Amino acid sequence: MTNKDLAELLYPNVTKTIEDYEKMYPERNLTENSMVTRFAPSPTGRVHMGNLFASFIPQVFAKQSNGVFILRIEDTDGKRAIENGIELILDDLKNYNYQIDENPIDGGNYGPYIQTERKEIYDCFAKYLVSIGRAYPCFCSEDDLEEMRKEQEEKKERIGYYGKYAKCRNLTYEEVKKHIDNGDKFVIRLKSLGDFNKKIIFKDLIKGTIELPENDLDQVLIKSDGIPPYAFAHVVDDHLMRVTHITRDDSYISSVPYHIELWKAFGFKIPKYAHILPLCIKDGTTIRKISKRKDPEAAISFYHERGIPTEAIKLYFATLLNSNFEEWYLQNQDKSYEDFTFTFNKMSTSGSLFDLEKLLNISKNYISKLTKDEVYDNLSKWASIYDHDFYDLITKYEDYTKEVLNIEREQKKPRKDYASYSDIKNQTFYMYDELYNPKEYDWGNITDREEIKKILTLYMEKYFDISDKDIWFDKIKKLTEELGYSSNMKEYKENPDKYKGSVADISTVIRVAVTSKSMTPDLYAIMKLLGKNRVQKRIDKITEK
RNA sequence: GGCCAGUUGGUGAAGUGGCUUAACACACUGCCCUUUCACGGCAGCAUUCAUGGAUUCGAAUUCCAUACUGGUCACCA
Repeated sequence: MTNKDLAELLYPNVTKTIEDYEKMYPERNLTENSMVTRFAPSPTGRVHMGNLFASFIPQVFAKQSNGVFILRIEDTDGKRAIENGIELILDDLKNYNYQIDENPIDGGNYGPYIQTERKEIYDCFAKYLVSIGRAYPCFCSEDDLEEMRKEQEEKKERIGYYGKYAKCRNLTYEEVKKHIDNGDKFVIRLKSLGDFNKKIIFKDLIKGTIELPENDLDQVLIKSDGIPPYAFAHVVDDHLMRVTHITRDDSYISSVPYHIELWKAFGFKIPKYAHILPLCIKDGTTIRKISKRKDPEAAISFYHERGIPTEAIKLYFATLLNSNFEEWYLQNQDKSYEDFTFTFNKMSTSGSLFDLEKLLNISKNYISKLTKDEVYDNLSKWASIYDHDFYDLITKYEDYTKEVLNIEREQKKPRKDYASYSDIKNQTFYMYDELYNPKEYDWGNITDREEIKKILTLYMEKYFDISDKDIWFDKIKKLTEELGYSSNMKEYKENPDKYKGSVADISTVIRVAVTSKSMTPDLYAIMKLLGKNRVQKRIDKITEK
């Protein structure tokens, strides 16, 4: 009996051949440098920062090379899948404007994109390996394997199903048939030709040349439930989907020799591998891979709630991805990260620490460069979900809010007050009567109540003028002089004893009376927007007390 | 335990044998600008690249050993 007969015995219903599938999924018609990449998560929940970063990479490379980016769902482990897992992942990725050319929901010509829907394809490929003598059925039970493991541990030998421990490797056709007729469960295993004492050398796009021992383990190709584990599935899928560049977590690196053996067994062209380092986080003194369960800041909802722009997060990813990006971006402020050419060899070979501080800084710069309309739109989108009261307020006063947001914006050196949209309310509350209800005033140098009243009363009676910024400040200077303060800061600093105080003190009093805060953006812009009546009311509140 | 990788300031890092008395950015500190704050400008912040040894006229960069960190050794991905 031949291997072909064995293949027929195991897979009597598989009639298609690999050639049939190759015809169904032909080579893609792309230019030579175009990359076909993919992100292949398990549907175990919402995307977190680690995933988002991991998917950013293949997406960027596909896009910048006019290639194809695929989302494939690896749900071969039924135990871990959750309901709606696929929709949630796709939603999250689309929220970041990732261009996903092929995915389970919108489809594509190289699907299905869900592994459990590809069972008949895997069967065909497994049947092929059996038919050429590179795979065989294994009827060992979990107990058998456990026993084997114990023996290996005792003898201090390598653990695994290989060499003399691969009991089912030499089963005869008759023995197999007896098991099958019996209805015994089985897995399909690779008949490995590797030698653990020999080395295999391969080139990783990020880590460079790596030398590892060959695989000699008869790994499981098809589980007893008929579904393949990751390794076999990814080879079949990436080949049929014509993936050119496999980006994946660096923890796979030690199984590359096995994967290469698989590619070679089929005789397929091996795609390029790029093993990426995970995002890390500092946990006390140790640095470890970011974890969905332990780290609240790993959840992307954390950033959404705070109102950190998705663009800022992508900019941060870009700086982590290629260390030379940051400098380039600094010199090309008007450009998008998509105009930058990312390369694999500029990627870090050690895990990068996720730094919220840095993210916030990038976000601050990003928001500062937006126009008032853009900020307003983003703010309103954010507030409509996370702050309904504020949303109602800014919607009611849309044009006014835009002007508030425009204070010292849309100029060469815009203010960088907001790192996130949730910062805005706390920093602009005094621009809204509905939010302005000061309990305390943060007075500066002048604390004498009567003096404050005197300054404010005189100001409103004689010097208030918001027709023009220069005039406005000239009047404040006049007020300053009339009260015996210095209107010239240089002079005041040279002879502070000659005066009661300076124009800075007077300005502060007005500023605090109007906003309750001693630190604000341009006071003139604030007063201009508030208008005389509201300024008068706020000042009355203090002078009348 | 076997195998693999990594180790440059508080942080992300540049750096591939002389241009490095280690770039750039974040953070921090000080000064300047300034009606406050912010912005901006300037300056400071690793004499040293985990440790020890070797090669070399010359090493963060090459080699060897040690230490530490991470990964991996499933019918999980």
